[in-house]
This record gives sequence, structure tokens and C-alpha cells, in this order.
Amino acid sequence: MDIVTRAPRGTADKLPSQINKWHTVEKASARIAETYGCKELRTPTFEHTELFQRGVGDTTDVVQKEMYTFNDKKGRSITLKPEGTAGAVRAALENGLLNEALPLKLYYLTSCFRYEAPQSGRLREFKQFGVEYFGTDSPISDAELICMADGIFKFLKLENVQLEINSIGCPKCRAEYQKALREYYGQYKEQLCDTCKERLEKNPMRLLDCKSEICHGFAEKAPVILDYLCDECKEHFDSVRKSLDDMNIKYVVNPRIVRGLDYYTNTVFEFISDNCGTQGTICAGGRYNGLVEEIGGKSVPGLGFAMGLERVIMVMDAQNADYEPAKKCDLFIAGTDEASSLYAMGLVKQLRDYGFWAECDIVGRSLKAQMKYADKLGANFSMVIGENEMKSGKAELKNMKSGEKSVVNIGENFTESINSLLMDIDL
RNA sequence: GUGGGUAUAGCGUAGCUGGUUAACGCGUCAGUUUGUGGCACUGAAGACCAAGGGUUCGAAUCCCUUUACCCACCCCA
Repeated sequence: MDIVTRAPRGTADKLPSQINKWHTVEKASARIAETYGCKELRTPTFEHTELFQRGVGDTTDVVQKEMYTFNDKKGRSITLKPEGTAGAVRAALENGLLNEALPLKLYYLTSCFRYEAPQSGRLREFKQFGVEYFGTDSPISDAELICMADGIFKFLKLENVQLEINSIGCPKCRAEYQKALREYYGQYKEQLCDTCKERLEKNPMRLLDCKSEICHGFAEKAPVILDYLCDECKEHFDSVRKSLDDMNIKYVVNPRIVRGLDYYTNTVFEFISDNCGTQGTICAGGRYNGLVEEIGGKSVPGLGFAMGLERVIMVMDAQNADYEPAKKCDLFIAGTDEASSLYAMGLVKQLRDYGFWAECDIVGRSLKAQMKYADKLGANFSMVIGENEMKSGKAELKNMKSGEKSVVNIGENFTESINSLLMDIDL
């Protein structure tokens, strides 16, 4: 196949027959976020590259290897957003949103772009639903945020989704912990895999989720971050846990969760399912108290999460979840000749003005073919207009499922005559 | 970047110990007597069998190369 007839690697068309799945998850997540007081924010698809270098972190894989970066015609370095948080923070700062009553609660639905090797549950363009809270440091807000994500999955009836939480502390206690990690892994340095040898200096926490057999083995006995939290961070984490318990939200503490984005502090969490290939994480997030300042604002605490919508849909597909049904045509009006087809078009227009999905023949089919087509559209009702009907001003409205017919006026008060009949249907 | 797999009509597949017009299901279109769909039946359109090269009298079928896609590692939502 020619390159122009093929979508770029790692992208996927969302076809009409599948679009109800997207509507289902997008509407559910947006509506639930709104019940938590979140307002929708839409930020540009691309930003200055520096924003992500600063926000996401210069040393992360996402920034180092996976960004779609290019120079625009004036030589500015531009990057397609690889995640949603940095742009949200930038927009909040730029537009003074943090100067109003806090907390500021935002949500967004957006495509993200990462240049990765595509596989199951991993695309180069993928869609995220995300939520960001700004201006609250209270552990209750961590719990509320997690509760929201949990609520979305419950609303969508996802099964076997496990919530894992951890705290990676503040910069102070993390430094202590990293020192301990370096000491621990230092004694096995020669045996570590090559990447881990490098990570040991730069970001020892990443050694914990290394999947090479040897490193993985060492991780089991490695020091645990939770033992190194300072009093404040420990108290925060305990409070978050208590709030979750109070809200009856089940979770497991997984001290090995290390997020790949630099901005996280304190609480981090993941919602995991084994129904989306080997990519278990369908939603992840946490607190990022240093990010706003890092990007150039005052010190304002923040926290948020992002859901990978393709993955959520994969899980729902695997679990045969219910999506909102595809819309069906309300009424098909068939014509028997040129004059009646034209008249049918006029009636259809009137119904459309009322908000109904009405159809008539626009390809010149025979009456029989029109009826077949009406059936394919899943039309709830059909009606045939011919010479007789035009003369008498009356036509038969046929319920396609039951076969019942009722007579309606097709003259002056057509819509009044038919309105209630169309509305009444509940097939 | 490293492995493994796949590539045949719009979609899903069969054919792959080489042999005349590449098959089937779904879908599309038309018809089964003229103004009524669903079911059934009949028929039609639609594929240079991913591309290029090689072996052979002859290749979708065997060999090589390339490309694309899928899956896994890595990393992440």
C-alpha cells in the first residue's frame, strides 16, 4: 500500500463504528470530573520544547528519547505534547488562574505524542483524560483525586482494576533514600545491568523497577522508601491512606512504584489492569509540589492524574463492557417517483429542524432498495410517499420493529401529527 | 535499538508437499413480476495473492532481499 493511503506508524483511526466507545469514556470521565468541580482546560497541541524539558524533566526517557520535536520556520524548537500536566501548569500560570480562589481544579481530554515503538496498548498518538488540582497540600485532596479516578472506573464498570499507591517523599527525604539506595546497590555494582550502572548515579530509584533478572533480584531486598520518609511526609502518606480507608477505596501499598516523570513528590499511584496487553497501567498520577515553581510560578502545590483512554477501552472491550449504543435513524421517508421523493425531502427537512434523524433517498434507489436501506440504518420508522399520499395528505407511518402502522398527516401540520409518535418509541 | 510473528478482494479467512479462469463467509449492488425492509434463494461487481529479485516448462505456494504491520523487551498512560 502506498504511503499516502496509510496512517503513520503508531496512529490509529477512530472509526464511526467504534466512536460510541470514545463517547462513552470521554463523557463519563468529563461529567464525573465536573461533579468534583473541575473545569475543562484546553491547551495547545504543541508547546515550546523547554517547557517539557523543565516540567517533565531533562533526564527522563520521555524527554530524552520520545518527544516529537521540530524547529518551526523561525527556528523555535517546538514539541508535540507528550503529556498534559506541563501545558496545564503553563496555562494556569500564564493566565493567572492561580491568583483566584484555590484550589484550582482542571480536567482535559487531549492527544499526547510520544515517539516509541508501538505495541499493544501503546501508540505514538494516544488520548489522555487528565485532572490537575492546584493550591492544596492537604492529604484529603490526594484522597479526593484518587477517589475521582476510582469513581470513573466504577462508573464504567471496569473490573479487576487494582489501585497501588506509594509515597516517594519530598526532595529532603528522597535524598536520604537515594543515598541509602546507592550504598545498597553499590555493593553489587559489578553485577548490575549496564543501564542500571548508569542510573545508579543519576536516579537510583529507577533501579527498583528494572526488569533484568539480576537487578530485579536485588530490588527485593533493597531499602524501601517508606522507611526513609521524613516525619512530615510520613504523616501525609498515613493521612492519605486513612482517608482512602474511610472512603472504602481498596488499594495496596507498593513501595516500588517509581514514576518516570521527574515532577512527582509524595503520593504516587497507579491503577492497574491485566486486560490491556502487557501495559498494565491505565491511569497514573500523584502529587507534584515543586512543579509550579519549577516552571516559573510561586510555590504552589499540585497533584493530578492521567488516564490512557485507549487502554481503558481495551480493558472494557476485554470485559465486554456496555458502551452507549450507536444512534439509530428515527424515520426514513421513501418516495415512489421524482415528485414524491422531492416531497419526502421537504418532510425530512422539517423533522431535522425538530432535531430528529430523518432520511430520504438521495441516490435514486427503487422503493424496495430504499426500504432495505432504511432497515440497514436501523430506522425506527419508515413511511412511503407516493401519488396517493400526496393527493390525500395522509401517509402510513410504519414501526419497523413491530410492523404496526398509523396514519399521519403529511400536509400542513405534519410535524405536530408525527412528533409524539416518533418520540414515543422505546424499542 | 534487540528479538519473535504476520502480509491473499472493503473486512475476516482458506489455499502454501508448486500445475489450467485463486475459494469461502461477512459486507456492497441487483433480482426473486410490477407501491414497502428484516429471512431465504439467485446473480453481479471486487484481488496484478505486500514489493522486488531468483529457482522452474510452470509459483499465492520454494529461496533471497526489502517494506509495512503486529507482538515482546525498554519505557510509559
